Amino acid sequence: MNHHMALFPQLYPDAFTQATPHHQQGENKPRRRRNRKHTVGTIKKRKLSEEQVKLLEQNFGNEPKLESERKDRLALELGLDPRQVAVWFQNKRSRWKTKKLEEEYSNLKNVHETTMLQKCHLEAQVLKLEEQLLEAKKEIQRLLERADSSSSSQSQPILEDVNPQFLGEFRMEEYDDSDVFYIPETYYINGMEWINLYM
DNA sequence: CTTGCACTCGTTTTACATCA
DNA sequence: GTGATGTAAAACGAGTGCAA
Repeated sequence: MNHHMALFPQLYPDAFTQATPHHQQGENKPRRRRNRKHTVGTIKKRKLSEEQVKLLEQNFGNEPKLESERKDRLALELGLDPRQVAVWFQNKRSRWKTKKLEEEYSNLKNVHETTMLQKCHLEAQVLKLEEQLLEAKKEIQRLLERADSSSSSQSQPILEDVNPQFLGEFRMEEYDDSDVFYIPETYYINGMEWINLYM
């Protein structure tokens, strides 16, 4: 086995398969040093075959961790160096994890965007309600003063006098005169406790 | 010693742009 | 429109060092 073969066993599947027993016999494998700027002249292929990848994917789907027994069996079945199988699994786990993280990030981002949108809507609503509340308070004040000054001889408040803003989005025609100010016993809005004082 | 992982590298493949 | 060519980005297999 020449230098290239030792360095890139996957490129020489046949040669490597033949060589495999050596490894299994425990021939000491020096850590392969990276051959960074080595231009690998004639080498054309490096990829695992579709079939190999398919089987690897299948196995990965079953169980992403690889016990050495399974590694050896797979390697034998695929005609690869067990180390290649291990590396494939390692890369697969790593890249799968990255993919999952990206997906998770994207989901969280969407959730965040939706939430922020909701927050904006709610804040706008709060502003609107606060404004309505202010108007309501003013109106009540006005009515109280009026009732006071007319020496309470006229007991009925005159609805036409009510500032329409006070009624806000509530439509007059949906109520008959008698229950315009009706609020059920259980009705409760945070911060609206004051209204009971006037009911 | 072995294994998994993070980080990294070098090569190949893919996607896209530009030009004749 | 089409094929050739260039090229940046993505995919891939693998090396290295560290920790458990």
